[in-house]
Amino acid sequence: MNYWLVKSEAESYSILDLEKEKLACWDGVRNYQARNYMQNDMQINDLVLFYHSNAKPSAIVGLAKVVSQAYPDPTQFDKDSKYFDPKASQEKPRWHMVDLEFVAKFSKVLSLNDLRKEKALENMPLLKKGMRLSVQTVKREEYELILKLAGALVGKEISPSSLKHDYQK
DNA sequence: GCCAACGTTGGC
DNA sequence: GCCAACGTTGGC
Repeated sequence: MNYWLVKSEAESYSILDLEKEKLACWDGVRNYQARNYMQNDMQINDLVLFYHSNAKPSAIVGLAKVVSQAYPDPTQFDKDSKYFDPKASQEKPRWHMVDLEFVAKFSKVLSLNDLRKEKALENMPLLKKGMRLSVQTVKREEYELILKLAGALVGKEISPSSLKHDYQK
């Protein structure tokens, strides 16, 4: 069981969008390390902190869950997508993604300022200067402290089994 | 909107 | 394989 943090610009895809849609294909990741995390290390049921970047304030705002293995991101084959990658092919896909399911919103969002106050979180990649990786690892202790700081979880009851997808190929 | 930091590309 | 140039990210 691993813990993760994913970034999303609140304007393009927020925790509210995820709450509404229940499930998101985490497509468009075009960074090798982020891809490798998804492809090699993410497991079904891993928990994922959801972070809004370029937000006011930028903050960890909720929780999601990994509900699929990594599989090829179809946007890399789509000429009309902004994520199109001419060097990718169906036989040799370059980019993979996972599906994330909404778990909960935090009753208290945790801004970068809030997070920086916590000595125990100072080694989180998120707080390192110049860290732009959009999929990051989170230590268990960090995750637990963050949940504690976040207070109650809102919407936690939502996890219908009807959303389970089967992506075996 | 600025700009520092970073990742990727491509010429050599 | 180096590294300059470029594009992008994301806090401020």
